[in-house]
Amino acid sequence: MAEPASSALPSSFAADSPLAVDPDQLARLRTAQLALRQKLVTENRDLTFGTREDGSDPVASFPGLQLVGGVDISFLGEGFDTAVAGLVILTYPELKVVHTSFRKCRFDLPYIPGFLAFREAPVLDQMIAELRHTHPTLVPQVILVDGNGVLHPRGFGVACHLGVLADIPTVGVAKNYLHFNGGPALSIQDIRAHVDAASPHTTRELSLVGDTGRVWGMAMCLADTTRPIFISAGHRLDLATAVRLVRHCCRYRIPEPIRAADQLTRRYIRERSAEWGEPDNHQETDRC
DNA sequence: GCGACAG
DNA sequence: ATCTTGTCGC
Repeated sequence: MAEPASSALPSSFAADSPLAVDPDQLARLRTAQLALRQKLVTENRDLTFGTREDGSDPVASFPGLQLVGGVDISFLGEGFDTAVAGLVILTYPELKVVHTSFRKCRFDLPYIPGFLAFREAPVLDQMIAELRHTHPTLVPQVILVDGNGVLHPRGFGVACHLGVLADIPTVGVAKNYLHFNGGPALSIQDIRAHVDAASPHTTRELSLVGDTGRVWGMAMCLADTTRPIFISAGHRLDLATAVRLVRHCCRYRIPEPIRAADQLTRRYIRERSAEWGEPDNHQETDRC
């Protein structure tokens, strides 16, 4: 069980770096993360979406899928400790927003690469719990999360983390590439070169395969951008399913559910930051 | 060795 | 993550 602390730890910032973190706390986070990951491993033996062990795919074209969720968090102020978390529910496949909710929040933990979930997932999980209570019929069947799924140093990004907490299938959608030891054998430059070289006919996507052959995720350019996004499986679904779902949700570079959540929280900050202090959460429903 | 690191 | 106008192109 004993490990050389420094090399095993994912974050090796210099002690004077603004991102330096107490090694003990880092170790605790890592332990907690691995424990949660174990839950994901066992629970994913029976995927809600994706190919099962017997080869059957329960959702060839997502029949029965009616509600897709999106989450995002926007920050305000000087530091990045105060934020507004947003949860948006869309119909599928129409992608009409039927429910929005947001919540102001403060974070105790700093952002630590590899441990984003410990900042963001708890609030989002709370919001989902609240939705379960107030609007049981609007609980989404799958949630698109702003951040990585298994494309992560320990195979457990914020999408996995939230999925396990809320017990809902999730997809990780990152706007930036997270590279780490043992990860995909591709640099961001490699990926850029690939998608830039792609003609309209060739596929503007690239499997993120590691040296071991493990497929961590998929870099893909949707809409008309040349900037890729990075898809990976979160909870209870496989990569192929995640990629297909994201395709069906994309009108622009960022899939609609996440985009809607992003706009919701930004708009709230923009319009209500003056009266910042009173309403600390809010819900709106259009149709049931 | 140095830099880089989802949000 | 956030601070930000206009601008070039389809």
